[in-house]
Amino acid sequence: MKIDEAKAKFIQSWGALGTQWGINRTMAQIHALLLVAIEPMTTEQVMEALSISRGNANMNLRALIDWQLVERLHKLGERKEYFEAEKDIWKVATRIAGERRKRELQPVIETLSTLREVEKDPDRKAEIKEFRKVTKDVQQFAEKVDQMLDKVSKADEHWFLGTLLKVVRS
Amino acid sequence: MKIDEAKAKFIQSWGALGTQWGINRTMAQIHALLLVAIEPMTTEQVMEALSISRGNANMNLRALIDWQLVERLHKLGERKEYFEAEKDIWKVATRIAGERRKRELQPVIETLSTLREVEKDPDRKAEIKEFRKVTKDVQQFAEKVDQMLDKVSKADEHWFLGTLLKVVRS
DNA sequence: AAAAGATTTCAGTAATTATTGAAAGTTCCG
DNA sequence: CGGAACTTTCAATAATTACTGAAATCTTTT
Repeated sequence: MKIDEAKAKFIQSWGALGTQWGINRTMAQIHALLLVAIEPMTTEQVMEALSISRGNANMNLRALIDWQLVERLHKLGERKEYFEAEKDIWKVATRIAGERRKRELQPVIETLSTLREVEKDPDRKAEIKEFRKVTKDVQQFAEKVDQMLDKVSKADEHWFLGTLLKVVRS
Repeated sequence: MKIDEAKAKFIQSWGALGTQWGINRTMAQIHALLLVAIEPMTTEQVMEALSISRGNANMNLRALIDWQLVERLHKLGERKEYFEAEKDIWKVATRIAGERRKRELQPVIETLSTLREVEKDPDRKAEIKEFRKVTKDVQQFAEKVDQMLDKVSKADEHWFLGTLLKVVRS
């Protein structure tokens, strides 16, 4: 396989994975593009490489920066912005874990805790009991996952590797 | 909060979480509905409760069965099918881990391994070296996650609780 | 075998989500 | 200041994804 074909497949495949995980295709593709780029790229270059509009490139680059997966940088004496991906895959994973925890898991945990205060109703005792049991279980599970993600998002590579190995072996 | 309102919020919230994780809203809502149901429900009851069409209810119930999150059952002397959710949240989590591993991670791992065979090209040595490094890292990471998910998807609750706790503490 | 009860399929349509492109906004420099 | 270089915004549009509903199929009963 030629290098260009391989890069295209990598970008393609990363994009597909993104869509399955609630990240939009273009955002994942730009990330992949920058991951295999040998040096930082401009918005123009990203637009060109992926055949996307300026607006789209701009929005998704900003989103990647927001997720801390990409950094903005400037070359001396140039006004253009350049973009560079975090290439340490362990860092990428921890950043994603941290973001998703903050954006998705925490709101759910909050909602769950409000649901636990359901009113008593003598006519629907069994139903309420069941509801409280399910929400309690879900809440406990969500909190465990939250703690784990928190840990992961703050971990360094050494911790991460060590723990993953331990988990896999145990 | 009244029980009906609480149930509605739970279903709502579970549905929203689903969409963020690449599972369609209705599938997640049906799952939530069955989770808090006190007894198995028919397709008709699901349609009614969520105001959805027969086709939609049928397709998503089938998908849930496929994911092993819901079971089909029959009441004696009745022709209708009833549906019941797996209520053990640990089992739910392991089933989801298993499915996503099979459906999403494994194809990516396969693609990655094909990409590692990129042709040499004396004019683009640095580029190829970089590409091989990135794809190798990603592949190694994906394999670790795959092993972990495999472990999790085969684990029983006891293992799960123990290991998660260990991870959180370490 | 045919009617009744129940489930499945899928083409058409609706809803949602992503993208474009042009206009507005910034920043830098003479 | 004025304008060139670049970035950001966002209403309109396109692409994708999900849902409906009626017809087809399957299954049980008489």
